[in-house]
Amino acid sequence: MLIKEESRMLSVEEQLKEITRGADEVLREDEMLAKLKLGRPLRVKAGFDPTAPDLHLGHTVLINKMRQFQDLGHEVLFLIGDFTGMIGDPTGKSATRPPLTPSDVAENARTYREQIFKILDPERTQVMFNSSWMGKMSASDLIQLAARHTVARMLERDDFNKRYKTGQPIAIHEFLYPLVQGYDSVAMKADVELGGTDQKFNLLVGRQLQQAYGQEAQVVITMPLLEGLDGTQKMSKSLGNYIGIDEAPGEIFGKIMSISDDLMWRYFELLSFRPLAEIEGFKRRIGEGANPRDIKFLLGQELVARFHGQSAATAAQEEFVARFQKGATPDDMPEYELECADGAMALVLMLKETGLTSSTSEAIRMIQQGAVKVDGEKISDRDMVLAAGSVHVCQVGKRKFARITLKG
RNA sequence: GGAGGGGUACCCAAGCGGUCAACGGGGGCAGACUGUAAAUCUGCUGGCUUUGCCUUCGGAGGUUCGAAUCCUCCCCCCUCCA
Repeated sequence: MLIKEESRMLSVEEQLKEITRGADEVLREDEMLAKLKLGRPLRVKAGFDPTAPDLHLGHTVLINKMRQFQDLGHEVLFLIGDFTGMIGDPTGKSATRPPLTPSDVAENARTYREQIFKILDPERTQVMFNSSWMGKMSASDLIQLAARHTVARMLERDDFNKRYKTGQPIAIHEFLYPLVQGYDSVAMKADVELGGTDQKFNLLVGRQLQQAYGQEAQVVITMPLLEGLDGTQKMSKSLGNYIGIDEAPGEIFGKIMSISDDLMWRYFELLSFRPLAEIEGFKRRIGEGANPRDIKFLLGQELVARFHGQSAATAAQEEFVARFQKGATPDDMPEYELECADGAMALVLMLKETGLTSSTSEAIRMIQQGAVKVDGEKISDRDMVLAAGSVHVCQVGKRKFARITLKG
């Protein structure tokens, strides 16, 4: 997905090749080619949930593809699904979301802009909200929309199908989600829609509805879902297995280092802008005995640099090496001042008060496990008391530090 | 409207009058080791003024020396029939 200046000079066949690269499916390729041949900027739609303004690397798989379209001269329509957000994409789990207020949505949209423009070109991006047309729709409009689709087609969707067959409930409103998402494509006159592979059904509904409303069907491009840090489940905020693009350089770098050596290749494939041939070269080098850690360093560097710049990336790696290979304490750590009741304070209380542990019980467990250090000394005495008027560096585990001033 | 099944700690899931702060698995955390916050192994995984005490098993009452376990009412979820 290397972005080159001369991209705009590519032939349509070459453009198609770029577009196809990394994608799970392009439905249909011949239509994509035909649209490219029109020679006008295409309207490329991608929808996002309004509730999660913290974009993570999983989202960037898609955003990178959007950026690629921009580099090919097309226009990106960044859709914030503030209306569909009220429905919630059917997941089989009945998790009803709390409705968002208009000011919540506005705030989330602002955060989106801040984050996506680290990758996207603002000049070629339109941010849209589907409430702006769905909110005006009357009940009879909605019924007309629903009349464009059939239950049988709806049940083609895998999770509906499974639930229907196994007698699991399907709420009526769950059928509305694909319809509304599909109608968005009609309202936006989308030429292309991008989404994760999990969105395939919804994206295809868009094609059907566009045709029903007399438009040419959009081309659907699905991108693979990125696995989260655990390597099995997809990266998601709610699972906590994600790397946010707004996270601090050290966090991003560290999280990359924490993925398994196997998962690293998946991340290279979907997140790196390096040519595939170069990545194959890395694999060969490891086969010849190179340390996977060093290859992982390269991945961490590239991603930190993308969101924070190269100097931050270099610093993050230096910090990582110092901390975990050489056991150094970090330069900056949270600082706390605690008031002692009678001239001294129990260590377990200090750990709890500063959030280093979530409770005194946990603090005791950590001490028993040898995870607690004060001023670099491992502590084994759970009843340890520190005198007022002193400053201590406390550490729990390898990653949590605090500088604590005891006032008396 | 009728019949039945179920709600247990972050998640799944045992327990069905005391030996239950509650088996087991997942996840998480920690330690060891190491080539990395990979892998592997081990331990921990309610709270507190921590060798003891307090609060938990959908909610509220009750029976009992004693309940997550029995009874009553209520709330919620699911299945089938209408």
